[in-house]
Amino acid sequence: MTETEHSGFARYPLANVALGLLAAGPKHGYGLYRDFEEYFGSIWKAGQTKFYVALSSLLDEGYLDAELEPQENRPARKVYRLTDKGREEFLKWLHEPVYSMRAMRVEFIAKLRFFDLLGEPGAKELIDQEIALFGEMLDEWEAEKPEDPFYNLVNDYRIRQARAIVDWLEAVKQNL
Amino acid sequence: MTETEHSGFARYPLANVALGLLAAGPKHGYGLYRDFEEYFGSIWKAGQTKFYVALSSLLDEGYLDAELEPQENRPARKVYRLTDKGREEFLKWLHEPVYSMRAMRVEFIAKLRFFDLLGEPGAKELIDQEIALFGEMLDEWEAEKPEDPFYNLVNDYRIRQARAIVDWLEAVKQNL
DNA sequence: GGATTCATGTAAGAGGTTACATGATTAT
DNA sequence: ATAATCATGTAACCTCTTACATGAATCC
Repeated sequence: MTETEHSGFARYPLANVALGLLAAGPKHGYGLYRDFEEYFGSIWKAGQTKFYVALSSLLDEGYLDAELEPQENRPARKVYRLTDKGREEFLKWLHEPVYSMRAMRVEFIAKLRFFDLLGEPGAKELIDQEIALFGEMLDEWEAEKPEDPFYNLVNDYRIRQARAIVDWLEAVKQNL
Repeated sequence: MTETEHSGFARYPLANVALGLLAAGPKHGYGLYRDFEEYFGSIWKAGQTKFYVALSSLLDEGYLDAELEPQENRPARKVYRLTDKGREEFLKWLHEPVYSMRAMRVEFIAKLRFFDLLGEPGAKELIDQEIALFGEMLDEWEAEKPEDPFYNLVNDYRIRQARAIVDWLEAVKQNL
């Protein structure tokens, strides 16, 4: 999924979500978009067209295959199905921690949603990994004592954000 | 500065920084880029080319004007100067609060940097506005009691982030 | 009769990024 | 010698977004 470094979301926002929705079973584009709005609409807006574009590029790249399902009185549905490659990619993404605070807000929360939606095991493990990761970052940042007061400001900001994230992760774990 | 809604940074990342650096006095592109690296390098990376592109589009849009300053043994320097329009735009941006948590991390911190760098008054007022804004958001979010446990997770996440921001803002105010 | 739902895309555009182009001077 | 600094851009590229295209069925 052309990962520049970590996180495919930055570049292909909807790709992994589309894969995940298809992990529950084959479905056509319109239905997937409905699912997307239902399950992710509260944290994520995307136009219908965007969704179709994402699906068709996933098809081109071999993450999906598709079959036309004719209907009476309506345009044929194009039913997508995960290929092995697609399922593998999705599971890899799902179980992989995110490495930035920015990615927490949407990407990590989306992962949690999928664990719940699909009944996939491993949520607790992922949370623990995430806590460990942010814990390490915190240790590093807290060890820095910058002389530059401006940099100190910046450092203090991210320390507080990271602490809030770790606290939240602990709470999520309790609530699992 | 073509603001879609709030925040020019999302669209034209470097434009306001370039304007701000010129608020201290006219300077040529290369010198501005050095300043940028010195004052913002710790929170913000951008290639040199990008900076030149930003400057030349600011020139086209009338926020700057420029004058060639010939040199011996070196290419002529193109010295940029803020126009009235440019200075106005910069000050408007500087004193305007940011409306999202995402914009805090870089854009708001950049504003603080400029208050300090330029000795411009109003930093405390801006911080107070920001505290008020995030306080309102907090009140709203805390009043929500979502039935959907997933949405509750999301809500809890942003509440914690917003609290961390307000705490940080209070600390910054003390340290002013 | 009008709005919403169902159902699919294409193709152009907007915006941002970066590889490339150029070349003298000075510091190591 | 060679690396870094000084000094400036253009033009192609890449990615993403969205305006547009199409049209029947059903709900109010």
